[in-house]
Amino acid sequence: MSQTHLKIGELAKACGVSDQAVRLYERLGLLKPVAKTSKGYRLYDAASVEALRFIKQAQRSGFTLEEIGALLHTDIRDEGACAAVKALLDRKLYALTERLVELQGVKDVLHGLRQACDGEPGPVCPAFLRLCTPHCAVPDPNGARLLHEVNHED
Amino acid sequence: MSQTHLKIGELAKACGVSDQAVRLYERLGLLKPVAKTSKGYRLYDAASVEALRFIKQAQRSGFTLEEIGALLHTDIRDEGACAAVKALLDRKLYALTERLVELQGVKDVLHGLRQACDGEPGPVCPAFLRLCTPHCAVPDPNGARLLHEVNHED
DNA sequence: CTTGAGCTTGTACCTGGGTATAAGCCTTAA
DNA sequence: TTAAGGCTTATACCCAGGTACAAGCTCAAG
Repeated sequence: MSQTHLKIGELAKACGVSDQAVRLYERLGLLKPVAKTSKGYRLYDAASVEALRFIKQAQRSGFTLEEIGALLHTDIRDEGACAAVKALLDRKLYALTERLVELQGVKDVLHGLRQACDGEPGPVCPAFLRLCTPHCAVPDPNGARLLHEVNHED
Repeated sequence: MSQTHLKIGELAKACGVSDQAVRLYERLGLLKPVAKTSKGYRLYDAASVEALRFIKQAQRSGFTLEEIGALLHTDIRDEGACAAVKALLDRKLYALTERLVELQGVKDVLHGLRQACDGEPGPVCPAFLRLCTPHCAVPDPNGARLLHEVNHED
């Protein structure tokens, strides 16, 4: 009985998530413990670690938990379901490609701004701040639930 | 008195956002109307359109509204604030670069999966589904507030 | 055997970024 | 002039994806 079994805390730590998150994923149907002890402790194995890492990776990649669940739930011998997975992959690939293009564009823009920022030590800093100047509002302590700590230098 | 002024609905429509979102941005200090009518109607101009589009673009690029607010609030003639902006840009550039690399990796992985999906019309579909098989949980109608409609084919 | 860390379930709350609704005033076209 | 639609404020709610806390059970080290 080699100790391949992990308890929830060990699994969580191994994957850099909280134990509560792991239980959440289970409730959402994403990751089931491989067993439970007689006292109800969840037990996981090395494949669970892989699976959880996959979940986090997929999540970072723009899949929602619901989509990940759909992927994980696909009945492998169901042609139609398999087709649905393919369709999902295609959609995600497309979205990912678009996003890559957009982010690359933004990166270029930011890079340009950053350069401009360095280039001119005059009174007016980056070009794009011209955009803001007539538009930025006061921090409005009234309804501003957010932005509370942004410029706390009064 | 050329009609350069827009009312909130016109601005919103021009930028593909809701009027409520525009008011939200105002409360958060991101976008102030250039004027108000005697009856309290918000008025905007062409630069507001640019600004709002900038906000949306920055948002899509991974800036939070809070960060956008910080950018917009920077006092242009304050050296320190300007430095803060530079730092923010640097951080975002870095994050963006990392994210680009990660997404590209994911894209490659998905692409591979998609190929595998097509390649083998056997009983076992994409390789990565092996990950799931021992782990995917039942849809657990108990606590599952999400995933409610995922596989409604019982 | 006790004590503290770790596990259980359950419920409540949080954050970001909104949307929905209400109650009422304004504007405009018919 | 009146009715529709747009605007105002204010408050409530929604969603995803968690976190926090409570009350109680369990395990392991000293």
